[in-house]
Amino acid sequence: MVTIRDVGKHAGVSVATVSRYLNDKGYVSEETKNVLKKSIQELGYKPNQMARSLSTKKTNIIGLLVPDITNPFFPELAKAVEETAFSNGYTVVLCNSSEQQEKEKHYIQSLQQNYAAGLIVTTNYTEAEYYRHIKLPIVALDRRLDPTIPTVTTNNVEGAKMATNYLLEQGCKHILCIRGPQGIGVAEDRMKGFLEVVNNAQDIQVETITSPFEFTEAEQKAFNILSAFPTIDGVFAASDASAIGAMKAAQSLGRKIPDDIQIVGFDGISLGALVTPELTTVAQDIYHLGKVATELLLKKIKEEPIDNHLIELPTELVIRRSTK
Amino acid sequence: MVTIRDVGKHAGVSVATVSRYLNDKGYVSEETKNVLKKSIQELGYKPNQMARSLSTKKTNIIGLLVPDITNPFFPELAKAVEETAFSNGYTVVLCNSSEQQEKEKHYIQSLQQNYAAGLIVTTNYTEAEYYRHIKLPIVALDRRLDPTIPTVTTNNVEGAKMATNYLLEQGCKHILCIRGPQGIGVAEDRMKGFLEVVNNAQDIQVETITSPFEFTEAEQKAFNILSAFPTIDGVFAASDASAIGAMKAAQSLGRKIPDDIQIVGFDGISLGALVTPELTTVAQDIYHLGKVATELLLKKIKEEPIDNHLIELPTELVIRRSTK
DNA sequence: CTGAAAGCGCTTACAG
DNA sequence: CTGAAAGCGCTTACAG
Repeated sequence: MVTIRDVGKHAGVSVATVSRYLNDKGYVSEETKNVLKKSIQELGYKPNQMARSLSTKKTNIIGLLVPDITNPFFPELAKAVEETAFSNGYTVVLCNSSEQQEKEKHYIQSLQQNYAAGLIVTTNYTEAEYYRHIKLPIVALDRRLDPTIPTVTTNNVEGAKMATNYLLEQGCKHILCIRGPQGIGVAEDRMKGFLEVVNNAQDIQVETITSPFEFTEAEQKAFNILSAFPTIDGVFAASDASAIGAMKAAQSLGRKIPDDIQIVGFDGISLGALVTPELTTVAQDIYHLGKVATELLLKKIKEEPIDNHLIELPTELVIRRSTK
Repeated sequence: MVTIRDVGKHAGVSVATVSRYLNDKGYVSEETKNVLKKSIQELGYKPNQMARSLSTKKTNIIGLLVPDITNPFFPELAKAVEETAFSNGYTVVLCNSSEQQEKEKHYIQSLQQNYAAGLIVTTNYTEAEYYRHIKLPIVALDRRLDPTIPTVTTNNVEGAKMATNYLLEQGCKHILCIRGPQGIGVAEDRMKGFLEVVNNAQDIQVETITSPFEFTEAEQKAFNILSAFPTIDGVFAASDASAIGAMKAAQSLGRKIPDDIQIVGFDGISLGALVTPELTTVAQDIYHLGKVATELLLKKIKEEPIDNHLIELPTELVIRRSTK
């Protein structure tokens, strides 16, 4: 391995000068700059990150903390984070908490210890309080951890309103809302948007069930409630996964979609286009979400000023076959 | 930050002794072991990986090189790799090549340079020759790179035979095979298994199309060929993605599944259970694949003997609603 | 504008 | 069984 010392020798200068040149810090005369440039090229020198990190206490590693990479929302996000990080010279460590708080904390500790540059968090297991004391640049993605932590999220209230309004426009009179888990910000917001519209409408009957952002439980619960209420003619699900669960439930009860019952989901995962009928949904631009979050984190890392601590990205209503 | 020096001072020994104790290398008397244990606990000492790596030229980082984390096969794999690595004290860096050879090489170089412990490869962009010269422990997952590189893969030939036999047992006479890309090992193997069965059968008519392991192109091509051959009554697709494409094509042509046409896919991604009708498929145990690969890599890293350079995991035929 | 030297926190022959 | 010292490859005051 060729070191900074070799470069210095080759160029006839000290390692200090090479280092200054490499980091563009302090003065280096144009002349020696040119010499160094050549030496570095000829020798094929690459700085040793390890050594650099040991003295600066900084790495180019970004942690991406997700609850479950297997949940279709996260791979898309991971891709965006990875691509943005990569093109800025950063490396991303995949921290899959597997929904365990223990593991999440372990990762956070380890990242701090190993001088990670920053952290993108998409989990809920740990209290905001905990995060406030982390001495790493953090941005929260799709979760509100703490007002002091920059957050990028989708405008969930607006999205839910769009979806609900659309259902009403299509003539739904008896709507089932499959809301997400209590206490989770995005779930609350989507519920809020739904209620806002529905409470201002006339002659609308509403049922509500709670389900995690996942398929199985939603299917089962939807099956029960659809059996109990044959007049339900519309479903607003707070996630595509639960929307698809509801879809299967409706189908197994012999209800035609969208003729007997119309369904709209939330998320815009690609799966929605693959089911039959294709799912109408409030699409978030997941990739963009990840990209913006990473860019925000890079700003924090570089200690650039952040003008906006809460970025809410707009949603789009993608109309497909599960509505009329 | 508390260092090895602090521990030494606290325990009244030199840093060398502390280091020996930490690494369980060289002699340390039982007595001082006990003292050190206490000191370390009291001080809450954690070794600095950076410093350690700088002198050993080894880290606990494993690179996971995938073409596209967004493709449903890989998140499942990533989860397995992450969990196995984590419980063995290793960290995984997500190397998403975004299907670019450039990026792939960049990652490989960077991993070598930063003393990564090892690498799990699931890509095809680069020639085997290239990999042979990498001085990192490598294992290939679901791809055959080079006979010198340990490989773990699914027994694709057997899986394809099972699927094809099943189609024949169900009475299919005119079968469409949607094969995967030329030159890709798993695609060739699945094709081979299919042909083996079909060539030994009587009175079977066969059509073949080629499609990437992906949805859109398969749907389109399937649509064309199903239009041209109304007698096709069975489809063997070399991936679930293309099977689902074929499913949509068949449905939009008004063919009833499984009454008019039976479909079996390959992979066992969870999506298969969400489409309607649910997809019959040859399931690979993706999680297990990732786990075994990681364990194999850890063996290589620790320079333990490897008894088996090609591990082929069995498949399972999961019969659902897309076949009779 | 440049260099000598100390320091980052560890590991590892070597000597005792 | 233990310690002093050199070394891993960088950065960074400090002095010149």
